[in-house]
Amino acid sequence: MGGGEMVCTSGANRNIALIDGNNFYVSCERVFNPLLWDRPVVVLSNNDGCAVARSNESKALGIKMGEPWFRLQDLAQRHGIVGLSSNYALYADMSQRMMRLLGNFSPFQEVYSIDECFLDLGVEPDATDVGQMMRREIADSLGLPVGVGIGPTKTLAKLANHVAKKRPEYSGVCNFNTMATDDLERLLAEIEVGEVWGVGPRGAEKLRAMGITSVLLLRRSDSSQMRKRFSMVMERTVQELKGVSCLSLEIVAPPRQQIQSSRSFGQAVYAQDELGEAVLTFLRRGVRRMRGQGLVAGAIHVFIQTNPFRERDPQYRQGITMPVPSPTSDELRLARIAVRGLSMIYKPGYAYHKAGVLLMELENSASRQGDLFADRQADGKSAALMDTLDAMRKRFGAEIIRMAGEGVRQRWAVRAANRTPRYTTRWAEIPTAFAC
DNA sequence: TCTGGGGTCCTAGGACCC
DNA sequence: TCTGGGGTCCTAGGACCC
Repeated sequence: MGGGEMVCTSGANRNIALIDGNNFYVSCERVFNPLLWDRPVVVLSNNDGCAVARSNESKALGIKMGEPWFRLQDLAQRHGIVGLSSNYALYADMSQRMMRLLGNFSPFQEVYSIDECFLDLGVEPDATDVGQMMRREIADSLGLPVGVGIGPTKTLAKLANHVAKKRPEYSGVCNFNTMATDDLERLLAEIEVGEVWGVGPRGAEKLRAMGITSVLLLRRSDSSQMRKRFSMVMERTVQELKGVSCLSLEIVAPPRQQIQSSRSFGQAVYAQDELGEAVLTFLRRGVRRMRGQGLVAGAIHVFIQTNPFRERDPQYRQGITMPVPSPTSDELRLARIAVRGLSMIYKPGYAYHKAGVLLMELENSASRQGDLFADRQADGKSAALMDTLDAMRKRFGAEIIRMAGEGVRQRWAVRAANRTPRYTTRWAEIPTAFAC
């Protein structure tokens, strides 16, 4: 794609829908706990660090996305805000159920994130009604509230979804395709330019400085000019706002390019041995995901860093990318390389706060070209060992067999003070009323 | 005391080559 | 005085997303 020229098509009459869970993590928690229904709730990030999902009541109290939980303590006391540790096993399972139900409305579905998907509804004249049916289906089957936005392009569908959530008069479904141009433009004039998908804080600031404050003004701007002043991405966004489709639905997920596994620590870590425990644990989790997708890694990146928020402490962050001679998904081989990488970047005397492993240069293990110099017998043994490990972990849980270097006490392990039960994925944690 | 994790794509600029 | 130019490849960092 030498010149980076865009391939766009007129989206006229196409009904692209974006369906998205309202306050998804909070809503998942509320399904299983009625005591949360009329209280302000936030779901916290790993380590109970900051708010990553907020109920409407919490938003009304002025809690911002990403706000640190420790700074919300006073507010929480005064208003009885419930702060829940995140429970990804639950959210992932609820997400799968939701996506399966929505997939029944169209064979053309792109699962875009844990709580949203695009559906191509074709030229369906009653797309708004279909949107309402989706809402009823998800509410009846799962107890989750969703919003639906419909438009001729993905960017407009996203925007319509935003309107559906913000303006109660749309009853949860906003369809730009059935609106008169005048009405649509009046609406777009009222929406801040920063709400557009693909326009981040930086872009919004620059646009405002140019006098482009509303979505309508961005839509009316000259897309090739915007390419010169900004980038290809902005040009595409403007085209999409005009109703010219530049982003197609990705029905099948493209293969992963990299897999990252990292965490901040529950408490600071100083020793190389202890950092090694963490690195090996993250590596094992990453490898497990990689093997689940039938991929092998051609390189590993290991990184460690101190806490950037503690500005008065000495800071250090370093990473290193290690090649993997003859790509593999063998946990033990990769572990040796990761530990060697760590030893090359570790410096004593720092209070480390986070570490991580990236599995890179991923390729399909089946289609991979054979390596002339690989030791086939050793490969066979390691493959057999890894298959056994996979089988045991599947049966007894991912953490049942760990590498010796991972340590036992794991002082660095995350905090999760207030995690709810994994209601839908662990027999022992299923609510008794359901286990009949 | 306490501030997330996991992705993608694009661009600029350096290295290198002829 | 005056010091090529154009192409490719790679990488780091920025920006954005949820």
